[in-house]
Amino acid sequence: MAAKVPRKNNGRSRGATTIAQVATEAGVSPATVSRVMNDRFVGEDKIAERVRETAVRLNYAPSYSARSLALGQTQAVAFVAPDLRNPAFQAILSGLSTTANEDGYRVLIGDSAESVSEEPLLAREIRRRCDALVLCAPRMPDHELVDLASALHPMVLVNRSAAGAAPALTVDYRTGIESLLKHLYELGHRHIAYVGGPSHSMSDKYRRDGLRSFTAQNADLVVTEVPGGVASEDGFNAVDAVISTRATGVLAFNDLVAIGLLGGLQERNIRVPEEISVAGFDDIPFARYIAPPLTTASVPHEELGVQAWYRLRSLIEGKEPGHDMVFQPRVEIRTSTAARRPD
Amino acid sequence: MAAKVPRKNNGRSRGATTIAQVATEAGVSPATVSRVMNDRFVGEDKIAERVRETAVRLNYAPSYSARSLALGQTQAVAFVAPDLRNPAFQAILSGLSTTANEDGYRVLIGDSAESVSEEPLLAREIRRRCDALVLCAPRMPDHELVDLASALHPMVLVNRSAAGAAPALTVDYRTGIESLLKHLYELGHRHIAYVGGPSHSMSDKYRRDGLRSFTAQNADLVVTEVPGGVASEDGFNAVDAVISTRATGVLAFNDLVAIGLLGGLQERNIRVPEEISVAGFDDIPFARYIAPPLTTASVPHEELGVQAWYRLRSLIEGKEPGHDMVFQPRVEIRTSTAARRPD
DNA sequence: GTCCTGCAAGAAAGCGCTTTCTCGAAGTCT
DNA sequence: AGACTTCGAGAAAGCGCTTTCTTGCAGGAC
Repeated sequence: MAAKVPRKNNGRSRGATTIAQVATEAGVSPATVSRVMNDRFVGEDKIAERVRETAVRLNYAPSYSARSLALGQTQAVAFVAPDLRNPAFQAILSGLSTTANEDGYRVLIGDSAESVSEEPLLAREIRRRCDALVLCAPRMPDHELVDLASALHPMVLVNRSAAGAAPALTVDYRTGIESLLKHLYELGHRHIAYVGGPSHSMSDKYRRDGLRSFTAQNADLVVTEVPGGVASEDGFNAVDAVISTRATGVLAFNDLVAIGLLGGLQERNIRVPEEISVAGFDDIPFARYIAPPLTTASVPHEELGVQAWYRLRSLIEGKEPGHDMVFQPRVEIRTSTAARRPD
Repeated sequence: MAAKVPRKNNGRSRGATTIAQVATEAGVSPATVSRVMNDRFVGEDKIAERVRETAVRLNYAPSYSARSLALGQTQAVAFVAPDLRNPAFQAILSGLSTTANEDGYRVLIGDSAESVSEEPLLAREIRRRCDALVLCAPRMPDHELVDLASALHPMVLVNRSAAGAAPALTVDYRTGIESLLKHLYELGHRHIAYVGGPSHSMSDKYRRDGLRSFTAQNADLVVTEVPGGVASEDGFNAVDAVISTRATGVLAFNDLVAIGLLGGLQERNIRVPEEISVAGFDDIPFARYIAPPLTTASVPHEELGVQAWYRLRSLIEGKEPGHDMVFQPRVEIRTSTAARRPD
């Protein structure tokens, strides 16, 4: 019978230097190494120096897994959105990521690929891998959102609120689109088409509310809704429907859709803005560089991401997250909209 | 003196159900619970069933940190790129993320914000948090890249190769831009401007090589280089320089730059393609939807991401990563380029 | 010289899993 | 019927950290 020798390294060999090796090599205990590495060491400078030197020499870096387990936190947060390919979400992600990085946090991404049913599962799964979550879920039913909010704390909602169940950073789509509509109205347009977003999405609902509200106050204005979507392709495909409404102005769910619209209109030799005015929503980075530069409602997406991090950080630290914020879109008038031509 | 009572939960309270609680509640050992949860249980069905039921009832979900520590792997990979706001990188990320998710892996993102010096540090740090890495580092010096490759294994390189130090998925920018140049040449253009990318980036270098190669074979062709960058803004700002070259055609470093160019040209009432032809590179999703639809070289970014995951997975499993791949861009002729007008 | 205080650094427990090892019970073979 | 396998399931070690608890020792007070 073999002597009962303690099994080292669990059979596997993982290569990386461990705190124990550094401790042995430096002639101190692991506790001391840990303290030195975390600037909690209070003893002799010589020891600290020796530990540091040894750590560098052995190319030691603490294991995140072990650290996470011992500390009960991962130094990571997640960002879940329905479509990471949309520049608007990317901008939020970018703001979040950059700011979180400054505090030593990394971000995990989750793309629910527009699948409403998978979203809660994805969110729960990914949340368990990190310390907190930023969720963009424009189409999730309210009750589900509230359930999630309580289960996934700390979490902050973007573009959506959940009756106080979680801090929320929202955009006033309603007022935003109302301003855009007003802009077209003041240019003389009386018949306007709205190429909508995903049905059942809150972001689309708010826009319709805004449209309705303004229309109610202006009896001579007609707004016709046309099915659209979230991507350029959807705008492109909606062109014929838009044309057949005979509207002189179009409001798109977002810039991507507006750009698709522009492409399709151009393909049919319909000039913008001479023959028809087009406006988008979001002000994605190159909305102003396309031809014609797109009139749109500017939303500070990066800032949304930044603020999301601040709230997450407070929550992680057990503090108050700060007030919810409602961002007001700013209308950016460019040349894709113009005065209605006399018939 | 207080009785020496074992300290539970390390003083903190973390709330989540642990495997030990499930074990106690189900009247089995933690080992059994672990086996059941991982489908490695071979005993009586009744026991397995009881464990599963208990797990559900207690809302048990294993701790990723603990699992990672025990297993020595995190089920996560990282994606590091110089600018996550660029749709091309987003597409790669999207392909990577979607495919990795199917295998139960999540992705961590690292945006080096175009900072060449921070890139290796970021890559090393983020790599330690996960099992493997996808790196896009167009501007990193070769020697540094080779160093990284050996330190960060498993890792795959995108848009860049490192002398076999790591699997690489590249794009034949050289041939791609050569084809674009040929296209303009065949349209009768003899003086072409190239709005370049970041200096010292390999992706820009390859493009210049392609340009030079084609120019060398066609004595009547002149290509003038104009400083540019990676974003629409850079293209927009390069417009005056482009105009002053008196070129009749422009090749941009990428679609973003081309779009900026288009915007600037339009602002000066210079018609595209009538007065000047413009081509981009990448074929980002809405290149075809802008006006005029952009002639460009299409690069299958999503596919790059997908292939990156396949290689990463092989590497993680200790298998051969498969051959390096060189993707050939496909010229997409749209209407932003046209025959040169007789002077 | 003794006793106490203070402090530096180590021992060891604990984080929540996985997996090897071990052991007792049930089943098989002659 | 007794010896030998199988096999199911638990005990315990180990993953690599952090942190509490403990101890040994130097210095100060009396």
